[in-house]
Amino acid sequence: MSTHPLVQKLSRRDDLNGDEISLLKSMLSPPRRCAPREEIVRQGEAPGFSTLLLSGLCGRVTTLANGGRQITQISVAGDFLDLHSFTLKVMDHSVTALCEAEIATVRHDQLRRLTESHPHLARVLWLETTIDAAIHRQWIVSQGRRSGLARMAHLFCETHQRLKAADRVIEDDFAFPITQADLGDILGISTVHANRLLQSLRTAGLIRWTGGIMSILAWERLCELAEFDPLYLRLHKSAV
Amino acid sequence: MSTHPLVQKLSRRDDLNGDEISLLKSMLSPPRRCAPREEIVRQGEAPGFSTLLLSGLCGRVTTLANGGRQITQISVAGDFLDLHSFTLKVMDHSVTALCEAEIATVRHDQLRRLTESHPHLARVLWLETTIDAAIHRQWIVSQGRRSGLARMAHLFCETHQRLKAADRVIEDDFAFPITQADLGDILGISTVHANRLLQSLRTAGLIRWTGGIMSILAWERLCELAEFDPLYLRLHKSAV
DNA sequence: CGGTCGATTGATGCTACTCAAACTTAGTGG
DNA sequence: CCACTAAGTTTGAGTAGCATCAATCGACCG
Repeated sequence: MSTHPLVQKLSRRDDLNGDEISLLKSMLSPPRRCAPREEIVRQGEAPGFSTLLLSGLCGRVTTLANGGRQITQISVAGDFLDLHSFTLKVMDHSVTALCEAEIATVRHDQLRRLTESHPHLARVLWLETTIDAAIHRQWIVSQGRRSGLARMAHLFCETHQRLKAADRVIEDDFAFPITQADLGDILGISTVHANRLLQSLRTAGLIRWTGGIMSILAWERLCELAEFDPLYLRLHKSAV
Repeated sequence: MSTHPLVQKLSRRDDLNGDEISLLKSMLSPPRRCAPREEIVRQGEAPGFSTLLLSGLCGRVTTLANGGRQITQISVAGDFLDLHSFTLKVMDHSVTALCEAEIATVRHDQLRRLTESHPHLARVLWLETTIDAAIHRQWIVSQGRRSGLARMAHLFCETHQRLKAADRVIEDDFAFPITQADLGDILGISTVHANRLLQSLRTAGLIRWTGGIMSILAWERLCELAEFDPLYLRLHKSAV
């Protein structure tokens, strides 16, 4: 099996044949490194290509007039950062590297030809965007009806599972090198409050998080606290 | 131009030819009425068909163990309630009629054949699901970083624009026959607080809402309060 | 006319925000 | 090797927003 992040990711959910795999790979530009905080796609632009994340973490960022900042999605290795711009064209938010990251791009005209010649691949890519939407809905549930603590726990459960699907988790440890300020902007809380919730999770013995490495110490209890059900991530394989 | 809600909706964003329109229409089951609060799709099911809303309002509903209830999306006439189940299969939430509604269904095997024979229609439907995701992201921004009042105002702005695209707005008035409890579950606040925020908007002269009819009295000021930018709804036409 | 549903109002307390300061860590240049 | 700086984390104090509980009111309905 190929070790390319994109193929790795898509193959978790559906079988790709050799033709499809080589076609996907052939469309990708050479990889490029991004510095932390680099804006990879800017609000208001209509790029003409989509960007694939090869390693690191990126986030969709919306900034409000009063300075409020909300991260609406985290992308992990193998995720498209802005596949939706293929159909949506204009970006209504920007995409930023949350830590050092590596990306490659695919031109929209190539994607378009692919969707016309390979309907199965089109459905597989469509599936990726619907999973993004399912994750969005869980975040809405979290922000609307979960307690702060459960919300943070849910984020860690979700990130753990998504990184695991991307083969980036070793014994319940994974790289999570973001700031507490970013964490607050993900959860819709202040940095100070994020810090205090983190301390609760730590003293409860649920997680450890030092040097950018997150360790899940009590997976079962963390899931219970978060009311986490991985169904929405569709981690199992079934033909699309 | 056809007056079918689906065609009306899709044609706002891209041109459909006669062949595509009649194909879409031919796939739809006969319409069916739903009572308020009826569960149209249940959590955990894998329907084998998707449901189109012809009139009324429906919502995606997630219920938590502690009784907390969150509505993660509102659907209006012409929207698919669960198009994502075409690729996602299993429902991780239920879909409920928020008021009297009318629906029709499309079998997934028919959708699949359509996406293989008509790539343009596939992209148009894909676009619909990416717009859903864009709306989700705005809700995340609202719940995370907008004040309660701005959040409610933003919902009304968004709903106004979406219903307008579905030709359901007459002189800034539209049918919005939901309860304040549902409104609270949409915004992630208590019924009591929803009531109080409503009073603020009313006494500020921004809206009127009686007998299930919402009247936007000061569109400009409402948009300003909400920081509403309709870009994400992609209401303009551009080929996909 | 009682019953149910939804809207409204009041009182009380918790959650999380804001402001502000101290502290820790890593990186930089003398 | 040691200031010095900048970025990020941690702590404290006061406060605003919103939840919760509880009661009332109005409209509709059998």
